[in-house]
Amino acid sequence: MIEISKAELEVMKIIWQYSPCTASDVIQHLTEAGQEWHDRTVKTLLTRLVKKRALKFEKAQRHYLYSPLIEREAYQQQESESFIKRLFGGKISPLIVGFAKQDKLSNDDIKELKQLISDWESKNVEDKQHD
Amino acid sequence: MIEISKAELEVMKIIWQYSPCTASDVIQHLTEAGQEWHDRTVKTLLTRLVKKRALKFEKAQRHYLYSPLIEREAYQQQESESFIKRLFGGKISPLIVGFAKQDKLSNDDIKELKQLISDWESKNVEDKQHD
DNA sequence: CATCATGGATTACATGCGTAATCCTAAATT
DNA sequence: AATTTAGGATTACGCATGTAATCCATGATG
Repeated sequence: MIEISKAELEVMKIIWQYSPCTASDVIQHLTEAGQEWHDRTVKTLLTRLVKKRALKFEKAQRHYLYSPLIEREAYQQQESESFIKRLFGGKISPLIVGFAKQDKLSNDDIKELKQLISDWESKNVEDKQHD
Repeated sequence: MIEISKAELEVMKIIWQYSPCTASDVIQHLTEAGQEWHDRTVKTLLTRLVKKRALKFEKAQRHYLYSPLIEREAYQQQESESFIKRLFGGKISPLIVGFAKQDKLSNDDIKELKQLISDWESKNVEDKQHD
């Protein structure tokens, strides 16, 4: 499993959003996003991500065009699972309960949760009929 | 914000569950939990956690009795928020949707989610009456 | 009382990470 | 063609982390 550090993740996010892009594209987008790193720093992160096989690149003239080798959803899923396993023994509901307690749930979150539950339930009914 | 590493977290979990406890208690509980670290390793982690002010200790005869200075719920909450911010821009629903897509939601999870939503909604109605 | 053993304190060491600086090569410019 | 320069490659460096080993003091034991 590929481990992406916090700084590296900021780079991955840019690439997920704008790939394929050159190093200077990444630097520019990071700057716009308020992440003020030195050019060399970003280059280092790109190099490390390539070495880790999180990114690939192809040459376009003098430049490299970087693209993700790991997809955003796959990474999010992998990290979510390991996070929830580590902190909550694998159960997701304590996390959500924690959010609710701190009033961190928005109206939209609730709407999406309700939708999710009804989707899950209809799927689950089908499954039950199959056993 | 106190940063607790992965290895250190395993120690914190034991202490949250069994505190106050001595170094050898921790070692024993870790062993029972299948975490086979050398005694010295566990001791190092305890020392680092004390230095980070995640744990405190008091002397009891020759031994130290360790207890948490950070509570489990507070830590879980802090980490959840920063995780969700980092990976999902602060929105929790994409995380749950991801779980649903991978069929990682159990019947119990759904039951708890429904309960949570109805709690949230009744609270939210009250709040609305107040604006 | 002298020695052993137990447990905390200090030191170790390789690797990863954040944050760059320097080196080098090839393209662009004069 | 020689020189500047932009961008990738290599090197740097201090702190965190995983994973211990060694040192030292004090209580237990013969």
